[in-house]
Formats: sequence, structure tokens, C-alpha cells
Amino acid sequence: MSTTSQRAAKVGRPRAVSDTAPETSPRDQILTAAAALFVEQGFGATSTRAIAEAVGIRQASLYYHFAGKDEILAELLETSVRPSVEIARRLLDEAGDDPAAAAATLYELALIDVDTLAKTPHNIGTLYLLPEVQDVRYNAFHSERDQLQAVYGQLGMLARGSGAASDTAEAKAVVPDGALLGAALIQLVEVVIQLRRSGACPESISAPAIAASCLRLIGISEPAVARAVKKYSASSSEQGSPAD
Amino acid sequence: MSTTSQRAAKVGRPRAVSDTAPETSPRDQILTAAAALFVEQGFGATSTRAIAEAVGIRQASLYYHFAGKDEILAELLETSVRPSVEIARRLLDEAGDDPAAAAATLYELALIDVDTLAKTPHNIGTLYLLPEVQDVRYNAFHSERDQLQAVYGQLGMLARGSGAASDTAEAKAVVPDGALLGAALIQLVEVVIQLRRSGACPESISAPAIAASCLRLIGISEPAVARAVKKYSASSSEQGSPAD
DNA sequence: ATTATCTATAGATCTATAGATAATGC
DNA sequence: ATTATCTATAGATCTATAGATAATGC
Repeated sequence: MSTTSQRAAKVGRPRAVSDTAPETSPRDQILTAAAALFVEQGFGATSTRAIAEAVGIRQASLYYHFAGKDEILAELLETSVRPSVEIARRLLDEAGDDPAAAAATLYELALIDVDTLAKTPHNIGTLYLLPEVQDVRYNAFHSERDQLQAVYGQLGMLARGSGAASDTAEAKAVVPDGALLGAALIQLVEVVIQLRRSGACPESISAPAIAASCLRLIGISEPAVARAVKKYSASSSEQGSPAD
Repeated sequence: MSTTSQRAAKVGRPRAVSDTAPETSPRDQILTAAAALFVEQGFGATSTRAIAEAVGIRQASLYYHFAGKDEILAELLETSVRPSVEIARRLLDEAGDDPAAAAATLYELALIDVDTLAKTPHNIGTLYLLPEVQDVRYNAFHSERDQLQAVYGQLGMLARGSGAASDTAEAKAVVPDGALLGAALIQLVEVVIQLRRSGACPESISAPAIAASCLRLIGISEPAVARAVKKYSASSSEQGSPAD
């Protein structure tokens, strides 16, 4: 009897309104509902009551799972940035240090991040833009994000190589350094956040076009861009391809 | 007697705490204070009381100047985007339609916008990122911003010309169309918002490096980038240069 | 006994309005 | 008379805690 799928009897007092997603943990239900509200209305404008209502529990019940709104946001930020950082570090380790290999790796990283941001529910990347996130309370997130940016900067500098724009002294003034390059690359990847905000559906977003734009941004030649794309395609067809 | 600088006697009941910036209109004092708070703490997290306190008036007195927080934000958004749109449209009109001229114009536009965003008090560009701004209430702002983005897209397409990346069918898949190009260019220009957020002082930001990155992004060759920069420098030394 | 909810509520806001007041302008 | 402020406050929140309750687990 109890071995059959008996609707997973749950501990604790039942909810006043019945759980619509009993498979999901209450914690995740809260995170999901809060993410949607934070993204649509902003953090400060979202009340604990609104989150609780969206989940289908009473406002006070939130505090059993989280100490407050801050902690919900902190967890959302970290769980969304951590996988990117891990991938970025792995790719940087594996990357060859000749420019062509670095360019292919940068293309792959951009492709993965764009794809993730494009498909994530509720356009969760928007959370990075909330003014409240600047608070020291979210330093753990900032530190991870800085690492991600550093990887973008390093891959960009490696891929640019010794050639490219640094030929004439005149051009040198208009070539970004590593820090600016990292910031610019991440910024370009995150254009997908703005595209989704202005109504683009995830399928209409061309991750390859954005990733290739990252390569152009660092100042390598168009043939070098094409070679990097091709190199990535060749290596990814051996492994499983993460994005198309 | 009354002709001398007599401290500009003011109509209306005096403030409880004396005005620290009597030269500025109360309306502008409110806009400035609100901008700083919206950028630091977010819109929803900023109370009318906090704005009033920063100005040095009572909370209720705000309502003599604005119907509410919404109207303050709406005015901040419009007054910050409108000058950019006007400049963009003027530049697009004046721009020659050969790729080299368009590239120089795009460089100039990016330079001006980066410079403006870098120098604006309180990093006001952050306001564009507030989730609350998506509301229909701010449609006037969105419409102006869409126009700005369209100009970036058109200049980018013109500057790219018929050559560049569209050579091979393979490469074509990774070339952005006009809409994506406009979004990407604006996004890249706005990296300056993020740089300032992470503590960069306005002077440390290289507007030429960012503007040149915009040119690379569209996929023109490095010599073509250098020519566009040079062409801009030549034409701007006749006129007054807006940035450096 | 433990768990996850509930109800109830105190205390602290926050927004927006009504009406008074203290200047200048005429 | 007009203007720009003020004081006071109603009514609507919102957060966080205390303590009750209704399940399961042992």
C-alpha cells in the first residue's frame, strides 16, 4: 500500500490552499515565485506577502524557510552565477594558450552563457541589474561575478594575441585593456537580458551571432573569427554540444 | 537696495531647515536627490520620505511639485535620454552614406554617449536598468530609447557596408541583423554604467577605447577602424569636440 | 517528537490628502 | 492673492515574532 505512488504524504500542517506543485520543495517554490516578482516589479517593490501569495502559503510561513527577502535574493544570485563561473574556469584551464585556441574557447564560453541567459526562466539574469544587489550583503555574488569577468578578460587577451590592433601607436589608444575587455565581453553577452526584456522570445535569439560578436569585439580579423567558430564546431561535435 | 544681490527673496512659506542650494529650483533639487537614491537603493526601496529628507523639506511638500514617485522617475528618464536621441538623429541626418563616413559617425555617437554616461552625476544611466521602468507608465521613455537603438543599428549596418563578414555562407549565420546590432551597440556603450557601478571613477574610463570597440563589434577591419577614428578626429578638430 | 504550516498581531513604516501658515506680489 | 511650504493624520500597508495546530515519524 504505502509503496504505491500514494501522493507522497507530507509532514507538517497542510497548507490552507492545496499545493499546486507538490513535487517541488517549498524552498524552490519560494525561489521561483520570488525570482519572477523581483524581475518584474523590482526587489524593493516586492513584498513578502506577494511572494507568499504567489507560492500559495501565508506570509509568515516564508520565515520558516528564509530569514527574509535578502536571503532569497542572495540565494537566487549565487545559484545563477555559480554554474557559469565553474564552466568558465574549466574552459580556461583546458584552453590552449595560442590565440586560435583561446578564441575558440571564448566563443564556446560566450555561447554557453548566452544560451543559459536566453533559456533561464523569468529572465533571471535581470537580477544582476537590481540596484539593491550593490549592497555588501551580496558580496559573495560579486566575488564570483568578478571571477567570471576575469576569465572573459583573460581569454579575450589571449585570443587577441600579439597581433591585431596594437600595430600602430595611434590605434593603441583605442584598444581596451584586460579589465575593460572583460567588462565589455560580459556586457555584450548580457545583451540577451535586454532582448528578452523588450519582448524577444528565447528562440528568436541567435546565440552564435552574439558569441561571434564577442570575437569581433576583441579585434581579431574576420577570417580569424570564422576559424574560431569552425574550430569550436569541430571540437564540440566530438563532445556533446551545450548549445545547438 | 532691492537691485543688489539680496539673496533672492522667495515666495512661499520658508522651509523648516534652511535651503542649502537656493540657486537650484526645488523641482531640480527633488530630481537630483531622487536620482541618487533610486540609483543606490532602487526605486521601490526609496520612500517619498527619504527623498524629502535628502532635499531638506517635509515629505508632504513633495506632492506640491510631483504627483508621486512615478512622475519623478518618468521625468528623470526622459530628460536623460532625450538629448542622446536628438544628437543621434542629427548625426544620422548629416552622415554620408558610404561605409567610411557612417563608421566615423558611429564612432562619434558612441563617444558622445559614453562620455555623457561617464560624467553624469550619480551614474544616472542606472535608471534604465530598473525593473520598474518596464511598466507602460514609462512608454514615452521606451519609445525614445527605441529610436536611439534604431539609429545605432542603422549606422552599424551602413558602416559595415557590403563587404566584411558576409563573404562566406558559413560566416553569415554568425552576423547580427540590424535589430541585434543596435541592441548590441547600445549595450556596449552602456558598459560604462557597469564600470562606474563597480567603482571606476569617470576619469579612468576610456571613451575612445569603448567607441572603437563598437566599430570592431560591427565587423569592420582594424585598418577601417583606424580610418574611422582618424576621419572623426579630422572633422571634429574643425568643430568643437564634445569629448576630449 | 518533529515538521511545516497556520492565525494573530505589534510596531513600524509609507502614501496621499486636508487644511494651516508665512513668505512675496500687487 | 498667490505661492511654497508646513503640521497633522487617516488608512493602508509591510515585516517579523509568538504561539497554536495538524500532519508524519518513531
